[in-house]
Amino acid sequence: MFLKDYLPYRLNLLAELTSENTREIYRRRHGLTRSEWRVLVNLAEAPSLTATELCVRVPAHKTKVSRALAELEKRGWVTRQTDPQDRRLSHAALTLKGRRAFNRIMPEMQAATDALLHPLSAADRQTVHDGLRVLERLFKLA
Amino acid sequence: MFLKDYLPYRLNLLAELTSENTREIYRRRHGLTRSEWRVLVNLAEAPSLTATELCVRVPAHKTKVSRALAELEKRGWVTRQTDPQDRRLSHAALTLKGRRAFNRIMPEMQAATDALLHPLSAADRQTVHDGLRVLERLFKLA
DNA sequence: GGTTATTAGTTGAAAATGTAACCATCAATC
DNA sequence: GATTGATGGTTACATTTTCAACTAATAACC
Repeated sequence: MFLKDYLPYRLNLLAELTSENTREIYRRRHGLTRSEWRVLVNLAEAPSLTATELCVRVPAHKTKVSRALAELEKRGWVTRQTDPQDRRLSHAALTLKGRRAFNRIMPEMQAATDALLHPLSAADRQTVHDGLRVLERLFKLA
Repeated sequence: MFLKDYLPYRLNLLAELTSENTREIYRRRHGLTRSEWRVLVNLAEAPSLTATELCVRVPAHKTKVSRALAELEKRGWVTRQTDPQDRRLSHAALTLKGRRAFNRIMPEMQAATDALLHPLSAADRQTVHDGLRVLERLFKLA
């Protein structure tokens, strides 16, 4: 067995390396934790999500999501509304302020990622995409 | 921009999901933190490594590596020797006991991963490999 | 050869995360 | 319609990680 062929290691290593140069953006420039950022991004793509739905999408343990939502709410970036049908559920959604914040941060993140991937040819990008797609199907994500 | 097409997100998600079912093994069954496990694995593949070399390979911040090494040394799985040429450097290596521990844990990890990837055809595996390889080249890892 | 800058690694305090226990609500069963 | 069990979400406490400051050793420069 060689570590360099061990899939979890390879994925973790690559995930770590790609995240490295974007982490600084949400963390230092915008004071968000990784969980908060991931929750924010997910909320930006859906009209509203419950904590449990976020757990699946982020993905993260419910305590992480709970705390991330609490912090984002405190900032006024997120509002929550308990479901009238099932009062255990709480639907979280971005406020206008949260949407603006996202619109400010996302392009910075995108630019950093674009710069990182810039050296790749279109064919290379496709190869990467195909490889990830296989795994996503395996995990029923796609 | 769609989150599902955003590379860092995709990589992180997949890394997270693949790690999920192996974490229990090193964590609960063998009482290792993720950092300790990753340091252990890397040391299993090289006769000896300095903390800085481990930082690159793991990859992790030096404080994580420092603490992981301290713990592994305390368990008697790792020994360290300061370099006589440059006495700032400390070369870490597995002890026999550490090697035995690795030989006990690794097959469990491998089995869990194999089970996970079992549904994939040979062609799918190749596709995954090719995709990751492109990124590894980008990061000068391969 | 003395001063300054770098580099390897450690440590303490603060922040984030994981674990388990918890509360509130709903569903199922009797 | 009371009891039991399951589910959504939060909280308290322990562990881990991060950040910044630090020591010790080497390198660079005058």
